[in-house]
Amino acid sequence: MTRTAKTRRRRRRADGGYARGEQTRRRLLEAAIELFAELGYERASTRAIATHAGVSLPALQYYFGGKEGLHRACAEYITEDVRTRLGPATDRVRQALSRRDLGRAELLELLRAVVEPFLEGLATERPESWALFFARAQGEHSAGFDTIFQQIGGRLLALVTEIIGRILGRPPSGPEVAIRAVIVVGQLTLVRRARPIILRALGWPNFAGERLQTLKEVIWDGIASSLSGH
Amino acid sequence: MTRTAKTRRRRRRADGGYARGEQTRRRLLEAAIELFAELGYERASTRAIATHAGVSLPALQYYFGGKEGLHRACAEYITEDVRTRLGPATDRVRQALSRRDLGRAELLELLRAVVEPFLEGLATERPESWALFFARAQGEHSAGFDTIFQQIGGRLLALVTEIIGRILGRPPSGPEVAIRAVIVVGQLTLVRRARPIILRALGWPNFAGERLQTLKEVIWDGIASSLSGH
DNA sequence: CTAATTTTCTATCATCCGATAGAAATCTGT
DNA sequence: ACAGATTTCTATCGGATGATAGAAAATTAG
Repeated sequence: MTRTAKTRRRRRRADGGYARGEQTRRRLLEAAIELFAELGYERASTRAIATHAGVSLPALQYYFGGKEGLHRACAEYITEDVRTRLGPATDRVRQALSRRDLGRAELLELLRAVVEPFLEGLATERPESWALFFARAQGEHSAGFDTIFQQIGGRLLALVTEIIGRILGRPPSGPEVAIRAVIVVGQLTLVRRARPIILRALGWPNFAGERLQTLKEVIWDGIASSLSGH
Repeated sequence: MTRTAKTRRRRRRADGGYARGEQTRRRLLEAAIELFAELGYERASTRAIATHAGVSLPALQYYFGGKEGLHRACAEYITEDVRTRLGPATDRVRQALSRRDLGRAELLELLRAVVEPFLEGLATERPESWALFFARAQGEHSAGFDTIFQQIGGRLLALVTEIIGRILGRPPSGPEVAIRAVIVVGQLTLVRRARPIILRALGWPNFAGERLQTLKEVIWDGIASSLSGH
């Protein structure tokens, strides 16, 4: 409680026009994502972020209220983008699940439709730093960040849990289903987290083209097999 | 390069007796593991560590040369303990692998003998903080830490890779085998990293007793299945 | 053009951090 | 008990960090 517990709220903005400053805000956001991803929350100093963005230091406080606010804004920015890119596919799957007479093969296909885009995104995410930002933030337990994170992870997990539950013919709340679901989703995030290890083990430089295809096939094969046995 | 690149080496010690100070060293080490695990490297200040250990601040520099040295010492301390507790089992497996005529069932049993103790350790590691320390350190890319980490992870991965390669009848360097091996080992670490998520999804308070048994069974069942279905 | 508002900048604060100096206290072997 | 080495302490340094004050510049509306 020694800290400045002044719970500073974000500055009011965007009532009038003044579209000029929107650009600095954007620059700051992108520089922050990059540096948070590369260095982590603590090591990425506000000065380095401001310099990297080509703006002056106080702009950071002006637009985001402080470092923590900036970090939260980064998370929201990425979350929003991921949602718009993955949302449609998952919505389609969710709708398809309303049919109660789906066979095992169809359910597996739906699972694949959820899993593959996510995996592909994690392996090749356009700005290299996005998924990395998440990986960092998750490990750092940034204040109130889990809430935002779960908007993506939680939805995905819920969807995967339902599909696996129906494949196994068990209640989604039971241990078998829940554990398997977490493992499946966790496997996908591994592609990001253990990326250097995987690449080194394989002697690959990256996950481009043919290699991404192989990666997806092997991982999917493992998932499908683990849900078929017994 | 602005930093004090004085590459300070550890103080000489332990030539004579002077066993009195060994206790402070130990206290410092244990307090550091706890705080590094709870707060991460940056947030765990040297002052907090010293206070928590009940010693004065300069003792930290005296015994470990600095914060970084202390962190490295923590990693070595944990690594050593894990090795002594897991080493015998893996050595036995390694030796059993010298036989070339092992059947699928036998190979699976060997894999299980490697995987289960590791999983159990990750789920219930005595001082709650040890595995957490690793999780943090891995994400933080502490300087030269990967080397130490790989003394455990690397050996385990190599062993798992060989077993899976023989089960699948493929060269251990190929993509199928290497990817699967990383996934299997990664699944185990998930138990630590995603621990709160798993517990919440299951409505469990912890991984004690019967629940640990269930966890092990479900995870192992998934691994075994994924290696059986062609 | 002018007044009101928004945005940016320079300079500075207060604090925390890791590290060190150097004296004081403690321990060990003889 | 004594000399020499080791361990611990108080006080302080230099530097980096996040944040702010307040003037200056830029932008918009009337």
